[in-house]
Amino acid sequence: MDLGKNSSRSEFKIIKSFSIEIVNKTYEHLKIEQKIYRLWEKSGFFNPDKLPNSRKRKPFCIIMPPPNANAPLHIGHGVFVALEDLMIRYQRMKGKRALWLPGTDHAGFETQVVFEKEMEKQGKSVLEMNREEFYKAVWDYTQKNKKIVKNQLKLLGASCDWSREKFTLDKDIQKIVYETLKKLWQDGLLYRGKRIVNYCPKHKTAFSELEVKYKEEKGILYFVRYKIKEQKNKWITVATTRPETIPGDSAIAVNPKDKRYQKFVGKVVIEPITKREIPVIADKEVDINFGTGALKITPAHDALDFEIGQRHKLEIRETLNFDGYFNELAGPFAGLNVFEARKKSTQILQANGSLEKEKKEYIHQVSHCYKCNSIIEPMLMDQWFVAMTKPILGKNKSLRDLAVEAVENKKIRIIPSRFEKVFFHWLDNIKDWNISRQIRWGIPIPGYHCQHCQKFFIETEKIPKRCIYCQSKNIQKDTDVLDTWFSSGQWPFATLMSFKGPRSKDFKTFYPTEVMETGWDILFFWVARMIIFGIYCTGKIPFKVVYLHGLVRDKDRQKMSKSKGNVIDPLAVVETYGADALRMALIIGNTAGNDIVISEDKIRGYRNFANKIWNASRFVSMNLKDFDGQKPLLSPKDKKILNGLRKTEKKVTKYLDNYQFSLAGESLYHYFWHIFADQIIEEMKKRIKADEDKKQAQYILYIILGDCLKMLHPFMPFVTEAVWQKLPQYTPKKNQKNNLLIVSPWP
RNA sequence: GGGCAGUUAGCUCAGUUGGUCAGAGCGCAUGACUUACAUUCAUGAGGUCAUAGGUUCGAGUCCUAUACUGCCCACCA
Repeated sequence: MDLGKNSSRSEFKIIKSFSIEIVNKTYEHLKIEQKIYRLWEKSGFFNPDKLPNSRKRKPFCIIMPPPNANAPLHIGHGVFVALEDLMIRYQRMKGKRALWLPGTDHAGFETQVVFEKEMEKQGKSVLEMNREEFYKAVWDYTQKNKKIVKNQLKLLGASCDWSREKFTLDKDIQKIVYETLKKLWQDGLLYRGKRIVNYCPKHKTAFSELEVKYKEEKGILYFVRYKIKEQKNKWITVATTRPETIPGDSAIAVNPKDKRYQKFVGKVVIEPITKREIPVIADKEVDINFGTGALKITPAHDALDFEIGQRHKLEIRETLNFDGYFNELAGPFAGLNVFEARKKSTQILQANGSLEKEKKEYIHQVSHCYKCNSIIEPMLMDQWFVAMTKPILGKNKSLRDLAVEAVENKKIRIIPSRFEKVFFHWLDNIKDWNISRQIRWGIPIPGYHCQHCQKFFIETEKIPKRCIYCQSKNIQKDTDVLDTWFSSGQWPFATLMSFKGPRSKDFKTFYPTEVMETGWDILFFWVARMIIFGIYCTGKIPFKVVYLHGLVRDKDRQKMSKSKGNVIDPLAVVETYGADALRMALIIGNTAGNDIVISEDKIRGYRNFANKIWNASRFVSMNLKDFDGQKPLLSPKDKKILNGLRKTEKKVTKYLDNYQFSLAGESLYHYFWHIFADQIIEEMKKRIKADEDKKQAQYILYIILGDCLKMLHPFMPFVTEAVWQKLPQYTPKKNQKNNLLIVSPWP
């Protein structure tokens, strides 16, 4: 089938019905943008298969970072649209088979939180819904938002291939995610284990390390005496910020080299709240110089303590329940929450003479839930973990090593390069990844627990009837879901692999993709995981370049947030100033890795620029009516003028190839406005009026405007295409296909 | 505790291999309804490129130190 021919027929019709007149003195984006978008959509050129000579083109692919399908887009999304669409349009014009693959993310935990808030607002209770009802309700909610997001992306001018749109919960995507889970399981990299995890008592789920934010807080350091058994007036003093966990203590640990305490090692002390007898042990992890040098060990409620506890086979006392209240094991604290128990503990300790002193104004780091700011409780839980540093079965490399190698060997380049250091540092200290979430929205973990032999196993293809170890029928399905990043981490290959039919070649054609353009704030959450999974699952890197953009700030450099009331709604901007103005404002002054400052003034400035393009084009259009399109003999002076254009073209192209988008945009802006409009047009105006070398003047205007429209198109696609369509000199004869600026060749 | 970034005109920021790099937008001042554009045009004011040293024929641009600002990472109880 000749796709090009088909599309050219439909174009012709559209152009005839394209009714915007270039006689208007002002560029009216509202009347034009949506029509232009429809024109592009009907051309089919967003789909790389339908580009002219598609087969001969070299592939160029960007996978869109899927926006969360739980809310409309915010200004940060505008940044990625502006940058990615710029790259895609540029490469398309350079003759590449450009694919920008769109999609949305179910965003597990994030969406569940947003949805619950929304329900609360409507006075509905999510607790009344059972698991299925809840899932269905959130599903509908995301479907609704997906539509909104899609429409917004179109309003921003995103030239992505909607026929390849994906959602992280699509059946075919989930299937691939499960295959990865199975592979990890078979390679011995997925395990279920009881570990200390970061637990948010409010959201009632565990998190990975990344969802925890440490904040400096003032607290009290309590110095508590543990009496040595059967020795009068002898004790070890321990410094702790959490006296409420004393009933969970299993030992007191000291450093084996600590001369002060060597004599006590092996002795027994009395824990001062419930008066249990616990041993004094020696462990090298204890810091001699901190506090008193003696550490109380609470294996169930502290990560280091758990480790030490494991080493010394200490009793694990889980005194705190998952609802945030203490249980009977906590003795007098049973039924209290953490703060009540802390208060009570100081009273008891004071009363029985165990509280030596308090250091108030003690500043320490406290972990908080990144979402609700609740204090994270380290809790013991059975969770699924991905082993990041364990060698992959049959190889001498770990998942971590795969990512380190790819960046070290320059197979993947991170822009700006300083983030490579950050990347390595994170990987050097990486921990096993907890991928279980105790929430209802997300991809269920196909994990099973045998009630008979107490073992866990993964079964992705079918629902198992028996335990794979002991054949017992008494097995229970896991109720946890996967961390969202587990699925989005597979996005580049999962999307491309998921297609059937003629598109089953997509993976082969477009993978590895070219660029991953996203915010630096999700370098660990997402980019690192995509690199790891990409290489682990396919043997190839997922993308060659990582371009990290900054966060959008307001003109006072404040982060935008709804609570501060300084958010800019990108679609409101599009409505007022046009998508082109917003996009240009987001590109100019925006350099990799640095935050972006945007203000209404700036956007207005580029709206004016769009108008400038419109009017300069009007002028050229008016003065080219009798232009025959032939190249006349040019004077040296005229050649010099065109030479200036060539120089600008070279410069802009170089900047774009080097990912210096801001400089490219600025150069174009300056050339178009202050060289072309202010100087060249003014001079040619005089010549045309005086009929002095008029043909040459017309030719110069024709060439420069044409090339400028092309170069400006990836930055400001709507106004440039609108003008292009209105100038018959640029839109070739009916029998030629490529009369859209979107596919005209880059100068 | 470790690490990173920033400090350039009133404001917000560009300036990647050291030599038209002292810039842009907005703002400001003055003038202009010049038939492409008042969402415009012309002209102009302004910065010892944080500070102190150093390398160099030559440094916002490289090195060292200092100061302030912001950010990231970390199991110091």
